[in-house]
Amino acid sequence: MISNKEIARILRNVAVCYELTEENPFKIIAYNKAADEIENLNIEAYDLWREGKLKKVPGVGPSIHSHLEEIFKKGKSKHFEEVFSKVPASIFPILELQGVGPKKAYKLVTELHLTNPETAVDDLKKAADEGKIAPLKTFGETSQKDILEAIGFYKRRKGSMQRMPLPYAYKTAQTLMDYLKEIPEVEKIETTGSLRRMVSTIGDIDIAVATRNPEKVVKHFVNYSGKLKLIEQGPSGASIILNNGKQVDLRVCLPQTFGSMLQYFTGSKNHNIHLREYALKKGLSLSEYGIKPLKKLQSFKDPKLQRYNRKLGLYEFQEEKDFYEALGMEWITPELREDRGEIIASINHKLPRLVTIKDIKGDLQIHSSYNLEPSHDLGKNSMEEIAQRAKELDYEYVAYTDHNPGISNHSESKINSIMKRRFNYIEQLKESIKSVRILNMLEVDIVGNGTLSLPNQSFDFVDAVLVGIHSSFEMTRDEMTKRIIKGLSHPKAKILAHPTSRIINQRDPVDADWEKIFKFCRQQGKAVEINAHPNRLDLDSTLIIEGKKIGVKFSLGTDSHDTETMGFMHYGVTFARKGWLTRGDILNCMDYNKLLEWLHR
DNA sequence: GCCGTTTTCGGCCCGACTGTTTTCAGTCG
Repeated sequence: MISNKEIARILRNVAVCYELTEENPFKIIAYNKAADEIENLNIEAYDLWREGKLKKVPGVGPSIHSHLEEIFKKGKSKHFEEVFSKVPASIFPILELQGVGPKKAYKLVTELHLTNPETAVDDLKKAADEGKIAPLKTFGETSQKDILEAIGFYKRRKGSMQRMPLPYAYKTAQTLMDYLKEIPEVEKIETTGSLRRMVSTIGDIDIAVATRNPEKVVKHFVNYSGKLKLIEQGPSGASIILNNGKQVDLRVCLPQTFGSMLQYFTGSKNHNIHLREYALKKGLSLSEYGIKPLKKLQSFKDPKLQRYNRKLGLYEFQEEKDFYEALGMEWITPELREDRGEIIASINHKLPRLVTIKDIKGDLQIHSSYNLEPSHDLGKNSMEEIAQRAKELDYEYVAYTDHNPGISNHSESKINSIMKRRFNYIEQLKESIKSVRILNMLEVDIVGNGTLSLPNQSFDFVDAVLVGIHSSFEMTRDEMTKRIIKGLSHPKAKILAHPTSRIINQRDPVDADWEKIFKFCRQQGKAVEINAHPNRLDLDSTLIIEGKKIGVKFSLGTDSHDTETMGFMHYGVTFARKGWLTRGDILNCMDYNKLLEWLHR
């Protein structure tokens, strides 16, 4: 089956060919838009097509649909093959290079005779090393040097360069922002881009600054001691590469336009495109500088919302909230700005009241140091210390969810006795700890064939269990789906822990039919976890949205192995918010009695 | 090539920076 990413790549390549063959420019935009839409789908385009729903994807009209249909049926499209045949195949690898687009790639490939797509990048490097790029028309010494650098960057990226996990990006940004704030000219400062939207992994760090002295702020920024390399610098911003290889983009503006600047650079790209399309219908043109009426002066409902800049002919916004309100919309929290229906919801004033960290009444995945000779790692802190920390976090309750005792090195009766001992210990603890309510739970492996690695009798010694996959990640979708559903079928299995079992930058999510699993969970009263650990962040927001549509309950857990990481709950909340969840969708927003009732159902 | 609660035809998001140029094309976000 062809992946969405692969389809998007093909559509973008078609757009590149059209650009080189000077097709209608809007046709090129159309192909790129269709590629964006398909790449951002949270369901396989192939599956949509089989269900006859592919036509409903925005940007996929009759023409693109028919070509894709041909690809799904025959593996290729005659029309696309023809289009590709008009352009040398070597341009596509070259296009991967920073700063090289279709026009430059075409020129390089034809003039330097780079005929082999497999070796095109290496051949290009050789040509650059020999000084053959600089003499080409519209190129020069600088371009040649830039291309060599881009090739170096491309090779490193192919190797180990990865997107940053959210907390790493957050910390890097904080350090840099502290540095920027050293000069008094920085009046306001915020992260923008994917970091402000709290996407699970971050490519570049984006920062916006409000200042009356842009020049000084930009200068201060490019003098940062952690800078490896300057990419570009201008009056309204600059970009640098840090010593750790990560790119940072800075944008500066006057305080009176900070609101529109923040809005613009927070994105996402698709959010902004659709916001602009909506504004345009109202005769308004949006930019990072404000809102410009296209024809005669439009008067906004509340004149206090903005100031009019006569010289530029636009309304300026100090606050982002006012920018959205001037368009007749509610302010949209950055987590939702992924173009998943938030614009319409905002126009209709129907944005959900999203869950916040204050709504969380307990943590539903924590590993203690209580030694039940588990199959996986123990936690570092005792049950008492965990309870103490839960109290500090102002929780009403906390769940101990240690891994089940190992089944390979223990007999069933031995496991039962370990579990009984643990049960008694926790019962005692409940007597001595009154500040926090305690849930006696366990995280149990779903082994390859779908059975749980805990003897049936041992289930008597817990309130409920989380079940999860910790081995045999490579299975077909059907097998994996059956395995997960079978694992969840035990009456005491109430929560599916870290559902896709992905580990960011290390392990891909498992392949399963989530629609089927979510439907099972809704019918059988099971919850799916949003694992707040920053290396997992699992489920991802796209799947949370799917689950919510089906009506599944969610459970937030930090998967902590020490009391320190219990503080990561806010990442879980962030993901719940990105998934449009409200209090009512989440188990740990219930009070203790309600939750216990739910678990014992 | 796509799209529509002002349109089934006539529009399509907006601006910054760089290098190679003498006013702009290409690329990026």
